[in-house]
Amino acid sequence: MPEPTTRADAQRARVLATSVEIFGTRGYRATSMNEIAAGVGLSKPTLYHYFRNKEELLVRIYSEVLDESLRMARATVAAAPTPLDGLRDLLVSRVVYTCENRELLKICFEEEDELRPDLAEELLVRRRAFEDVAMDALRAHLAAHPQVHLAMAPKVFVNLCLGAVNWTYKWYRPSGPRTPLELGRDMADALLVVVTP
Amino acid sequence: MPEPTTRADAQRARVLATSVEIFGTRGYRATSMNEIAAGVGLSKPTLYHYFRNKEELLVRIYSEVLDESLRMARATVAAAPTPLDGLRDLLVSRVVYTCENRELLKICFEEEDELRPDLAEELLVRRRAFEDVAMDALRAHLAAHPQVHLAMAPKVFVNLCLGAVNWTYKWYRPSGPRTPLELGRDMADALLVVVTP
DNA sequence: AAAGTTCGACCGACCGGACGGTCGGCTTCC
DNA sequence: GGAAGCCGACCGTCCGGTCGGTCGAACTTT
Repeated sequence: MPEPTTRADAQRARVLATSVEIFGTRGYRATSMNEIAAGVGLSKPTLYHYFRNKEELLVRIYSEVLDESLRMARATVAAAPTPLDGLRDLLVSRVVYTCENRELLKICFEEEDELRPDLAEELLVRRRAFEDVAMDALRAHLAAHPQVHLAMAPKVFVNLCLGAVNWTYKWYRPSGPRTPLELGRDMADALLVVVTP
Repeated sequence: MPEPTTRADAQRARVLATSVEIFGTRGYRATSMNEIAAGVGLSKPTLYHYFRNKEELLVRIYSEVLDESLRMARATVAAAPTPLDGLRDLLVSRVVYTCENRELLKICFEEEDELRPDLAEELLVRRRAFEDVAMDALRAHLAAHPQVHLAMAPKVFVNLCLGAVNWTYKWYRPSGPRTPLELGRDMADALLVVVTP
């Protein structure tokens, strides 16, 4: 971290971490600013000293996840030897990330339309950018291997894969016998059989 | 319908239909009883004439979906010639049902923990019963075809398939070129390649 | 080095409004 | 005439957000 993290930034991070925890369990709408304040050990007015309003908490949470996801996706695909490997690694890394940040992903998936339309649209653009990374990898793979016949539109296949992978936030429990990495590898392999030459 | 549908039942159905619509777009917590009443063309006290409280609306919605899902799943698997066909048909029918009832499924998937724990648990039991239908079909198929090697636990594979299928509520748009049935067949085929002898 | 100045961090008390839910009474239909 | 259907007005509560002010640490000023 070259940035000299100020005390204010540290407090903001603490507030966001607490928000994720409570939003993730009780839901955005059902969580009061007082609850969050109490969770961080501050008063409600102090929360408003660090954040403009409740919505800004949600936007910051979304933003962080989208930035991290896009960064991770691009790096993963770029580092892979082939598009198919890139797609596979992308799915694996999504499973791992999802398993390790279940509350966070739950918020992103389930509180989507709690934001004002203009803010939501700006975030949607970035989500599309993430999906495009997967789309591009798939298209590159299909172009390089014309003998692979995909019955459905590439977009549908990407939605299918991302759906299977995203859904892990609903059922994964850390107490299970398999690590997120093993789980991710198994799932990605099964999903990509249909496009493996 | 052998039941002689009373006027009260019809009104209750109208209220529920409106609730699904508004809960599905604004969310359960963000929707007020006044909004629902206005949507049906009634006053708030009249709503309370038909339903005990807001939570009961949600419970009824859940209950209906779970009953219908379980019924449909059992009938589909029972009618199929083999366990693999049963599993495939089950996935197809889920895609179709999901595409045609997006708001409904959105409520069931995203408002899960708005209910009091005792009510939630009773519904969870029925959801497990639904998942068991898929699990049983998969296990029967694997038992009948020992040469099929599934790398992951059957439970994980079922979660993967149901995740991919359930996720359609997030991205399916009726304006697309493919019908839900075509979509479902393509997706089920792709998912089940890995267990096809 | 003491006295004043500034500023970020912090909070008790409060406000306007909305929400879930109720009450008492009116109407309509069998 | 009585039950079912219906509603205007109301209540208690809670929530997002604000106000006015305290405290203490750093920084000036003399």
